[in-house]
Amino acid sequence: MAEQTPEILTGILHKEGLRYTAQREAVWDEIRQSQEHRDAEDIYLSLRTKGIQVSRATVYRTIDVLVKNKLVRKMDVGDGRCRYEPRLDDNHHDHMICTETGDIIEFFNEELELLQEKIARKHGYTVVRHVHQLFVKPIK
Amino acid sequence: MAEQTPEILTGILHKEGLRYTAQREAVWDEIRQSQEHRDAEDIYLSLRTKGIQVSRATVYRTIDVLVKNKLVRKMDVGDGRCRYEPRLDDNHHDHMICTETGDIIEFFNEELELLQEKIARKHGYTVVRHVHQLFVKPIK
DNA sequence: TTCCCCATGAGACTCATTCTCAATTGGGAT
DNA sequence: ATCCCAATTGAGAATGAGTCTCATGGGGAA
Repeated sequence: MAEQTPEILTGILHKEGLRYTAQREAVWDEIRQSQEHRDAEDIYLSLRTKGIQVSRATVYRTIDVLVKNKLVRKMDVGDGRCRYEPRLDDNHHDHMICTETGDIIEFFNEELELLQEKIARKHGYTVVRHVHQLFVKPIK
Repeated sequence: MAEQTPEILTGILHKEGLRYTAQREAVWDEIRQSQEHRDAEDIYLSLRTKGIQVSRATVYRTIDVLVKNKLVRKMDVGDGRCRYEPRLDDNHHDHMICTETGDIIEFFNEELELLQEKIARKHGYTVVRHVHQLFVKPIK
């Protein structure tokens, strides 16, 4: 329960020329305080359950701002709903999804990152971003 | 224009206990004869333009069968429409998507494949399948 | 405080994909 | 070759995540 990121949101909203509102704060708090990979509806319902007045539209709009400013990471698992996770310390990683339990495991491998760039360069490109998901199952 | 895969579809339909129909043949032919990465609507419209009677529902249903039997590869680029490509010679590869032109370049790297498996094993898993897309831009 | 906009919410809308169900058809049995 | 019936099809309705609209509400600069 690290109590960091005091005015991170305020700073970003200011930089973007956006206003600070209770809804934006609530959405960011909701995503920030859970380390899970949650979808928008999940976040919306959780806020409503807590009695916080916010609309689906605002949840989506706020998430866009947070993703754009790298406070939140968006991931498309391919099942029709995008998941979001906080990026407090901005530690890049990819995901491994267990096909049996649905568990999502994060991983990072420097060699992999370098290899991707090497491959892109071989074709005359440089990597802007990447999507890398391993659908796995437990050994044995 | 290799004229291979004569009765591939027939065999698969038989194995799956499904009937051979003109629509299923037409959908497979349409995907097979184009090496592009096309979406379902594209395939549907192309068939209709050629005067072939088929419905969207059948296109989607047939694609499911083809994907399940590895005659077709499904890829979700994250823009809301899935793309499909034939897998005639089953040469596995991943994709590089140019963020400026939308071009899709295929690539394969043995080292990368091995590295993924190595990473999964480190966590007690084995890779079932993976999604790997590099969003790139031209150098210079 | 006032005032000007930006932000919000409710619900309509979009759009790919799936579902429904009546009509059609493949293909094994006869 | 014909029958027969479950599988298949098509048209359009339904779904569902995400976006848009626009009237109302509320930051925050002066």
